[in-house]
Amino acid sequence: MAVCSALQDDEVNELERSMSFVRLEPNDALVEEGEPRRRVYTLTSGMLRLSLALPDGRRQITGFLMPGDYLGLADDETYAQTAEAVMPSGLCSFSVRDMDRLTERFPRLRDRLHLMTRTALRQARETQMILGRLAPSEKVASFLLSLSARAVAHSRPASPVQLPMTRTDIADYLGLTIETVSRTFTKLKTQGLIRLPDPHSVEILDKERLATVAGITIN
Amino acid sequence: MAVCSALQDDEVNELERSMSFVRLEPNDALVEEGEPRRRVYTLTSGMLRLSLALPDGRRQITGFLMPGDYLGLADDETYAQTAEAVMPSGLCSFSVRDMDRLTERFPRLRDRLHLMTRTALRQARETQMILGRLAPSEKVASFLLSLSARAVAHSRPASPVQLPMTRTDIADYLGLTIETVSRTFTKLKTQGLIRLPDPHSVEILDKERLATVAGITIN
DNA sequence: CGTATAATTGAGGCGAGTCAAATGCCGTGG
DNA sequence: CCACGGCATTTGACTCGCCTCAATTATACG
Repeated sequence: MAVCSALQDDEVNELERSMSFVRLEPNDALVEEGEPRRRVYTLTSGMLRLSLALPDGRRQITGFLMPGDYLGLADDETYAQTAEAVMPSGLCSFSVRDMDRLTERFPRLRDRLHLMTRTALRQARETQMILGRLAPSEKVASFLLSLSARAVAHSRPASPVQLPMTRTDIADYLGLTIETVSRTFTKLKTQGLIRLPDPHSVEILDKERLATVAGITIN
Repeated sequence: MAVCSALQDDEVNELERSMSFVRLEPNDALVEEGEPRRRVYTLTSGMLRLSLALPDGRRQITGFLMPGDYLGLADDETYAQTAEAVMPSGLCSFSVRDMDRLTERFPRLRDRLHLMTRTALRQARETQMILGRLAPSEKVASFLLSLSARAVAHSRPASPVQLPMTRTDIADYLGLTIETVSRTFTKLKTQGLIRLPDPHSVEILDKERLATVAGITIN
């Protein structure tokens, strides 16, 4: 578990004593925006989506959590966003009180969480660029490359990329409609940059050109 | 200075000893994206814009800093974004080394910085919603209300709101073009929601309806 | 195998972007 | 003080691409 990588063995043992497990089925909500924050979590398997909602139902997905990611970095008294399972997922959970006590006793754990928060902030700002300034093809291309890179970080193949989330999720993440997402996939396929064996797998055929489309000049 | 509000008087004295001052004229760059991060800053007067740039020149402004805001929350080895002055500005500056030493000695300072980072992360995610899911009028309306609220937090009037940044800055912050920003101001003026005594002042005539346009049902 | 849901594809409209021109503002220098 | 020039802002005309609405096809699940 990633938060533990900053700890020594005996410290990990201590941490594990106040820990409990959660399993989620697809679309199960773990926490809801506005709810009092009583527990924090680390994802051990599966995938979660984090989202904000407007009164009229519009939704923005702010990110997808993958194993090792921590839930609750940004939150204070209440959860700032909703977290739901994209696929069957497992999590470790701690009470906020226990976690506060642990971070106080283990500075390395506290530093690790601060580091993760800063990384999340940089990612959020990269996402602002994607949402505000990239064209649909660029958005989708950079999304695929980002998922591929994260898969590699989890010792999974860079291609084919698994897309456990729906087109609606992708659209709500990239600020597009599902139709535009779908058409963009088709376009990338037609251009020979990707293959779509099925709607939840994307094989990257030409990473270089895909990176060019993403607006990120690689190498 | 806001980072100091967590400290006692003798601690503030200590902090002040390793401090230096910077003055910036409009459009002066303080730090550039990618540059090694040697110093951190707190803004004491004026306004800064934080931005990311693409190779082709497109730009996304990720936020505007106002007095009391800290520069360097998200950054690690290098600055993750460019910071430039929007108007004449003054800053206090510390070497990263000094600051690290100080946060180690004064836990309240470290906690305060962590808290500010988490707040910035929540704001960045709110901004993702604005960029991805709001219509132009909603973007501009929420931008005006946000500036107004921040002005109040600095003991300045809620209206008229001062807009020291250019239309280009606003467009690059909201993911629009300058023409659309300008037309949206004109539309809000025509609807009687705001007045534009000059391009850098906005008088809010009907906060309620402006909030409705922003998609945020207030009260 | 049948049904519900998700994804794709198609047709058409509208609104934000693009290109271009006019106006307004401000600092500079005559 | 006024004239000029550069820049920011506003406004106009038009295009194009994304969204909307609708229908079809594919997929997943019981």
